[in-house]
Amino acid sequence: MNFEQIKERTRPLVNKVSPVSEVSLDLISDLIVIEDYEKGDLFINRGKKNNKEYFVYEGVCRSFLLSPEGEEVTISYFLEGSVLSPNKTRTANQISHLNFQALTNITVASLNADKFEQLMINHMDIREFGNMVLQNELLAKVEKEIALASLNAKERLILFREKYHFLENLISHVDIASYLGITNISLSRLRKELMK
Amino acid sequence: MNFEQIKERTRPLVNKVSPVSEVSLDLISDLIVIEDYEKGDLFINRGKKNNKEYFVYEGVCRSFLLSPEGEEVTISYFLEGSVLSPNKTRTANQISHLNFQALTNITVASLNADKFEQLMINHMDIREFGNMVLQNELLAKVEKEIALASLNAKERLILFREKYHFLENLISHVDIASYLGITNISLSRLRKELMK
DNA sequence: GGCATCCTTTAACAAATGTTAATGGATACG
DNA sequence: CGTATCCATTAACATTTGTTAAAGGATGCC
Repeated sequence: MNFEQIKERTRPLVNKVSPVSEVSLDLISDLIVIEDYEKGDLFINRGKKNNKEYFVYEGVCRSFLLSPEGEEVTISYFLEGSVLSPNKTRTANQISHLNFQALTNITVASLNADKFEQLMINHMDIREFGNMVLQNELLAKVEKEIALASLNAKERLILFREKYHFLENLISHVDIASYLGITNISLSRLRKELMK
Repeated sequence: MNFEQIKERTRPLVNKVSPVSEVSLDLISDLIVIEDYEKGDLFINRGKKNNKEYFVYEGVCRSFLLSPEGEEVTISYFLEGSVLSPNKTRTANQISHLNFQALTNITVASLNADKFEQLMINHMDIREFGNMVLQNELLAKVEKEIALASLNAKERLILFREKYHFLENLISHVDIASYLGITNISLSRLRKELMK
């Protein structure tokens, strides 16, 4: 992918969050390195160094962690055309505290996080973009928190379907169940019940 | 409270998160305005304008939201000596999307968020401090998310006690229950069971 | 002191969710 | 074609959590 192609893929993705100037788009695109992963690949590992930002060009991925019991808990899904959680929010001292896994074959744009931070410092529109990513991230978390704390499993599944409709036929129900905070058996029961 | 008093109260609070230089501490303290609230007061209202950062000097507060069913869901607790969620993470266009309530009489330091952002841009140590606040905020959220998604209510209560031991005898069990994602009746049952 | 109010506990029952194990269906691979 | 594997579903039963209602306890106020 050449510079122009990268730029044209990045433009809608960035502008959807918060529009930036042509100059800023150039500066961002300059930092981009394309990475491809296959379905199932872990491309960010908990405990390992990571100092990149990511845009999802194609495919779907998830972040997850192990519970105290050693089970995978899906934290978030990231769809095509979205921005991964800002580096600062998923690392401490450049060490990742989350795992990220490709759920389909996936193409991402990666950017050096330190260089991107410098862009944020020096350019108000890029800073605004970064802050909006952050805000959206937090909003999604609060939304999920409320769902987990105040809705029953059936209501959470309905909400999930509104938001991630197509994921249900694309990825493992074990993952979805862990995202919803239930067992995959319960998920199966609820799916049956909601089909009526 | 005079400037020196403010500064000496702020120093340990800031340094606990990420140390800053004496100059930076002066710059931060310069922005501080003291605010006092009484137990039960809402000092940040969802839907209303807020462009401040806050440090909790004395007392305890919580953030909460209404669930779709209209019930209050406690999102987080903030203890004495801690920093409230960064303004950017709890507002959109300067409009708050969370409520914050004093759970005891409380004294907070408030800072203009725009001026504080300028300090973050111009001073690396203050930026580092701000980023650490953000990181801690996110870590706490991920931790709670995992608890809600993978532990049962009893385990969540045990975890809550490890983290907020003294709160249980200080604030309403209705609030705590909503934080744990259960009813206050269940909370009462679990308390009894754990006393054995 | 006595009453009102608010919060917590308890009880009885209903509903939701978990656990274990078995079954069924799809897909890949020899 | 047959088999192994993986995933989703179903069933039966246990456990957890919710709901409704009543009772108990603390606190403040008249």
